[in-house]
Amino acid sequence: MVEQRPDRLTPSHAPPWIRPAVLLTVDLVILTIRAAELHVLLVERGVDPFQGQLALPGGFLDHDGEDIVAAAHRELRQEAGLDASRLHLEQLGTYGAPDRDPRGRVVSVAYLAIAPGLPEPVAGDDAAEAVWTPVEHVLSGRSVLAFDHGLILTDGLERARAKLEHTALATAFCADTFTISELQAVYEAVWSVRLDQRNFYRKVQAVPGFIVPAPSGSRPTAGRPARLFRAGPRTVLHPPLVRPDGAHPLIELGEQ
Amino acid sequence: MVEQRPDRLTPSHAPPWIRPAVLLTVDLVILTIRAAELHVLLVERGVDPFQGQLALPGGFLDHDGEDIVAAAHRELRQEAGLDASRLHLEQLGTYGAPDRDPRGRVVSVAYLAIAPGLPEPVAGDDAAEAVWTPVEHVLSGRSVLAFDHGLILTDGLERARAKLEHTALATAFCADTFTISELQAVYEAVWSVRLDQRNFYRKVQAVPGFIVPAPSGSRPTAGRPARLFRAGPRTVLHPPLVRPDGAHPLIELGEQ
DNA sequence: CGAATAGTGTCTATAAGACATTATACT
DNA sequence: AGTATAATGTCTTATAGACACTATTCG
Repeated sequence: MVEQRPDRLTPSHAPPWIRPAVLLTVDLVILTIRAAELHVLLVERGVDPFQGQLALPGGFLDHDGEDIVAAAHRELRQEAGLDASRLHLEQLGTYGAPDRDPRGRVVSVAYLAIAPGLPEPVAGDDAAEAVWTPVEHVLSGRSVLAFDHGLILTDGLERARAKLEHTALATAFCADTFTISELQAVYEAVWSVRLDQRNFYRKVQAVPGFIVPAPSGSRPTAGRPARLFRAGPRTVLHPPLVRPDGAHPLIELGEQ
Repeated sequence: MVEQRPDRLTPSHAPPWIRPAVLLTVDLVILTIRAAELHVLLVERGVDPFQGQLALPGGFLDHDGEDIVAAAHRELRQEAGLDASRLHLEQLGTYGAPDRDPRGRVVSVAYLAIAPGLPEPVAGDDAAEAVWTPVEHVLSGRSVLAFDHGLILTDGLERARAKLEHTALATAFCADTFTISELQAVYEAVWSVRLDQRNFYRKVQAVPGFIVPAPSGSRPTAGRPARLFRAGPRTVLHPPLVRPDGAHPLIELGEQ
């Protein structure tokens, strides 16, 4: 347990009768499917700690009374050019190892966001530097993330993988209406497996309230047009869509 | 989004080039089984905000460099008289609504701890005021908790309920060695259901590495002595022990 | 008509749930 | 002997996984 003596950022200058305080940041694991592959939105850091390296989008709380989820919304808009009200957003966890930020004591609350595949990457926005990166690039070590963001991404990934089984999270990867094939592609990308089309159709439609037929017709495609669905009222899946062996973690995450 | 102007606790006195900082607390949801019923450890608050009301054990970070998990360990010892190294402890989530603490901006990182049923309640320790309370008392509204601790407890409960399905968490409620009946009692208490004894035996023993026979013999009991087991090497359960209908949440928790 | 994608049915194997009796130790 | 708890087997039903062909639209 190292007693930090940071030089600039921490408010250790506060009077002694004030309890030790920390700086709070919000970091975002934003996942989407692009070209049938799971991608995460990363930014290239422009300033000093880890300058030039890839990192999760995020930043400090704006003012003393800013709600943490509100800060996540704000960063989503500012750094990713995404509208938080149309995304799935959930808290992932808090990362507060004393030495995780070389500037001093910075505690980060991480959020997991799921975005539908967007027509074009975020560009022209404030989020000039944001780039969709295949998750596989990070997992394989081809891209190394700043701070403990590699760990945060791993945790976010496993969270998403697990929630696909028991919740309707997969629909958050899809546009407002979607086909069953598109939904299957989500499961296949996130779990990195191939699923049997017939069994998938059967199981998905056996879960009451998971997806409901969309009144409108079809969409332009080469081949037989698919029926469209939208997310149903149920967020908890009964029965669950269980991952095949091989898409499971070997140890339980989230300890300590 | 209310701009807070707290009087004493927040470090808004810090110079302007310092970013807004928050005070961090750690709160603990400590669960155990007592008399076949799920209990949570609560403390009666001795100081001003919510004085005299029940609350989760917890407290502020000790010094500027204290690790958050270390603070959870410390509070576990100080407020509950429990040895953190022998417990299951995992992060539950972070609660940071700007108005959750009337003293000002206080963000709390909540932890979920699972303790084996202890021979006697914690007493004589530093934790004079700690009292095991049936979770049902809180859920039914007979006990109302300070701050947003009711919400935190609800989240902790659902976390525990869910993890019983897919992980070996139930063994954390048991002593080092335990019988299958004791393990079943854990599931029944946490899920608030009755399970069939024969099916439970079959399913528990069908999960490789979940529980392994303890070499030692039996224990004093009225009736046929039971075989003893201890937790096996697997923390992830394949196949899972699924909750019966009725022990499931209707909506998914953990949103935002 | 060919290419491309959507949609469907059956069989088999495994798991889940309902159910009652025997076994062992203690008093 | 009686009491209290532990341990076990079978049948039925439901779910999971493997497997290949027909349907519809577009160019």
